[in-house]
Amino acid sequence: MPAVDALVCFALYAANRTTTQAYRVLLEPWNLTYPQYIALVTLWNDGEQTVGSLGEALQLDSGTLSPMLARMEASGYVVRRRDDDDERVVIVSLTARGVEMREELAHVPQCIAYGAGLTDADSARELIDALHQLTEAMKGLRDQPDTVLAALGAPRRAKAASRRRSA
Amino acid sequence: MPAVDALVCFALYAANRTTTQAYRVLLEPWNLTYPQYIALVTLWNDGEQTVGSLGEALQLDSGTLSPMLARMEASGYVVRRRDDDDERVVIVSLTARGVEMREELAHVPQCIAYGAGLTDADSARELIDALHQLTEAMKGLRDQPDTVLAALGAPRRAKAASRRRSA
DNA sequence: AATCATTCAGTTGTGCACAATTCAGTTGTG
DNA sequence: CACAACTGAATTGTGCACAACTGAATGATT
Repeated sequence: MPAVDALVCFALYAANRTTTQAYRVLLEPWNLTYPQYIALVTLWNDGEQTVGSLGEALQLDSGTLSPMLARMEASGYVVRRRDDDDERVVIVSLTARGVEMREELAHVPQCIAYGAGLTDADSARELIDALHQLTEAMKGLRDQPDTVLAALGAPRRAKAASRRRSA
Repeated sequence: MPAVDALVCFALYAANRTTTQAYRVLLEPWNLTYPQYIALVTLWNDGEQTVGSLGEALQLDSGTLSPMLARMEASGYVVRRRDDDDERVVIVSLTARGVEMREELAHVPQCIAYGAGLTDADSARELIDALHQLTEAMKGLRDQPDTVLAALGAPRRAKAASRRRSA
């Protein structure tokens, strides 16, 4: 048991990768990855939408989404078309096959919940809340590192970080 | 707030990425990534070791570690040499510069803990425990998906998954 | 209307993750 | 010893993430 184990962030890092591995096994028959799966979930729930709004939902930028959506289009799950009213915007929609997948994959969240022992909603809620709290705190640190560094009397970084994009 | 937000796994995924982004800002001046940083932490704590044992500690395989260690060697933080007793084994050691980094980067965990509001050890411990529990559960699902699928009466997968490696 | 700034998606380049393969080196067995 | 089985690291190929940049389309301003 290494020392990094004591760090919350390593536990988070390890849990995230193991979870992705579990999804990989479940999604493999459909040639889907976890990021592709959550994109599908979003489309199932919210309907067709632009690359931008999908990126906002998943917190991913076009550098990640463009190639991923191209692969999903190649798999026949979604289609992309330019918006007639604004040619800059690309609208992502589910194909008939993509809609079908919703029922075919209905077992996945159940399987994860059951496998994770998250049968009772309260413990899941607690974990989700803790993760959201951590996420918000880390956003603060990411965007205002100098504030925290100053509070600790630590060496100030040389220059402001490069601009972060909306995603 | 999209529907995927309700999923523990998305919260985990988002928290992990945001945390990595926070580390990126802190580690940028040293040209370090988060995975490289935790490799350094392991070397600081446990001393020089083989690629294999490092992989065991970080749960990463040689496909990830080999190129990463090569980059860290290029940065002058570690050196790699073949073990004289067993030429298959590569031993990774810190350089003098790599050892120095321990003090230079001492502010990083403090900064993360402070920024995350994890000042009290109990709440951190709780979160870590929940993440470990989730990790173990996901390992079970990853390695024995059919058991869970059967319990749910879900469609069995066509074939056994390909063999997992030690990492 | 002509120009300039902004917005949106896509592209390029780097660095993990990870499956699958390769290959040198070691070990076990007859 | 011969040789098959195994081990450890590296390599190859795919798919995220993400910074930086490009280019087309739109909007704002004059």
